[in-house]
Formats: sequence, structure tokens, C-alpha cells
Amino acid sequence: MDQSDNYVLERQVGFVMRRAVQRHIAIFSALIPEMTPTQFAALAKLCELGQASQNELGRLTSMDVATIKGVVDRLRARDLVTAAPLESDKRRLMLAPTRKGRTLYRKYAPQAAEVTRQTLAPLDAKEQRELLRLLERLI
Amino acid sequence: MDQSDNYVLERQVGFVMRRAVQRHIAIFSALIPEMTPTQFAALAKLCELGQASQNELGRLTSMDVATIKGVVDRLRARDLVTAAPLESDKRRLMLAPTRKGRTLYRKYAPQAAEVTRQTLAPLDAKEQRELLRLLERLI
DNA sequence: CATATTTCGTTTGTGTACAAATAGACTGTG
DNA sequence: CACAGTCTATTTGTACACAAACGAAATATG
Repeated sequence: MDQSDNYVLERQVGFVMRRAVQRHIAIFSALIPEMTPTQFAALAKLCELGQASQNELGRLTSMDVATIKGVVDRLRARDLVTAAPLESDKRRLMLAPTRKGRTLYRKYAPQAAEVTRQTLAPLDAKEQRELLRLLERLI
Repeated sequence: MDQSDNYVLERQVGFVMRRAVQRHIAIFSALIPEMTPTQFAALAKLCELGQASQNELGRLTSMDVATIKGVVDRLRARDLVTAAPLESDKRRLMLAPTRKGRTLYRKYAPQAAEVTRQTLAPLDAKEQRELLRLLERLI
């Protein structure tokens, strides 16, 4: 028997997680067509912090430097976030949500929570907690 | 209290899954730098089937038409897959792995299984089964 | 204090991922 | 048989995601 006969694509975590993420993104974009999950994550974290450098925001939202730059650029283009170089450290680009950004965040935060609910809807409450717990241990 | 105060990014399934997928991809590319998880998935499924149309392969690997085209194009460019229009249905592009593609698949299938093992390593055997079971129900 | 190292941001290039539009080929129904 | 609807593949445009390389600024270390 060939080794490769053991390999069943549908049973690999990577494949299953990719599909689960696809479904989640579909739910998100149905409930919040105005922005992507990534953009919302960055805006949410920035609203929570009040302000942060671009790099810092990237680390806290698990986006690498190139990715966070693109996301921030799009948020800035929509006037949801402002950016200004920091006087005390001219390498850093300090970001803050605009009034419009904060308003949008408050408007959609309940919807974003609903996205999580709908994503987890096939599971009962205990299973939902268990899934989150297991996923967190994979990180 | 503001509704948005309930929203904690780190507790949303979407965010946690994105991070888990990131870790998985990092493990994959460390163990199999020669191709991406997506390319391997397409190649694996095609080897399993023997042959399939591009559309069919896309459906079975959960890639939309534009995505599967890009993936197949890159596999063809590396001579891992051949493509030819089907005589009996000229809309369809029939794909098959080349000898080189099959060899590569057999070579890396054990590595790909190892990727799954390492990804799930933080969990014990029972937890691993539970996680897979829960994720599958989210799809 | 001089410079090696680190940090931050940017740019470029490649690879998913999906929406929407298009063209060509097939199928079903009248 | 005609032709409306469906299916397949392609193209275009936008948005993550990461690697690698770069310059500028800050820090550490000798």
C-alpha cells in the first residue's frame, strides 16, 4: 500500500479550517457588506486602544507589516482612521480612529457579534465554548 | 454601557480561526516549501480522482472558478498537471496529474499528514478528534 | 561617542479568494 | 428545431497574506 493512500484531504485540519473560514467570511459579508473582517478587526482593535502605531496594530491583529499597511490605507481612504508620524519617534506612524470610524465600529459591533453567533449556530453552547478553547490552544 | 464593549476581537471565532490557519500555513510551508497548501490540495484531489474537469476539481477542493484556474495554471506551469479540452463537451477542461505530479504527491503525502500532526500537536488524541468533528459541523 | 543592531514603515512580487461580467457550449422545453 | 436557461472557463478588479529587500530612525554596546 502506498503511503499516499493514507492521505485524505477532507480529514486534514488545514482543509477543514479553510472551509470553515470561508463560511465565516460569507456570513460576515452578508451581515456587514460595508467592510471586510480584516478591516473590522483592525478598526475594532484601534477603537479599543484609542490609538496605536501601525506596527503595533498589526501585531495585535496578527497582520504582517505589508498586510496591515494595506488594510490601514483602505481605512484611511475611507476616513475611518487618521495617521500621523510620531514626533518622539519618527519611525512610527500613529493611528487613531476618526469620529466616523468610532461611529461605524459602534454601529457594527453587535452585527459582528451576530456573525460569530451565526457561524457557531450549528453547535450548542457547550460545544461552542469547547471549539473556541481548542482553537485557541492551536495558536 | 455601549454595545461595542461586549465585542472582544480575540473571542470571535473568525479571528481565532484566522490565527489558527496562519499557524497551520506556517507549519505547512516549513515542511513542504515546494508548494502551497492550496496547490497540494488540488494536486492531491486530482491524484485521488485520476482525472477531473477544472470546475469539478474546484468544487471538490472548495475553490471558486477564478481561484482554481490560478492554482491549476501554476500546477500546469510546473508540469505537475496536464489539461485538455474534452471532446464530448467542449466547455470542459479535463485535468490529470502528470507522472511528475503523481510522484511529487506520493513524495509529500506523508509530509502533509505530518503537517496535520504538528498543527494538532498541542491537543491530545481525543481533543484532536473533537476539534475536527466540531469544525466539520461548522461547514 | 561611534557604529552595529534593531525597529518601523514601504515597496515589490507571488499566491490565494471572491464578485461580476463575458463568451462559448450544452440542455431542456415548447 | 428554436431558443431560453444553464454550465464551463476566462478576465478584470479588489482585498488579504507573506517573503524579501530597502531606507530612515532609534537603540544598544563597546
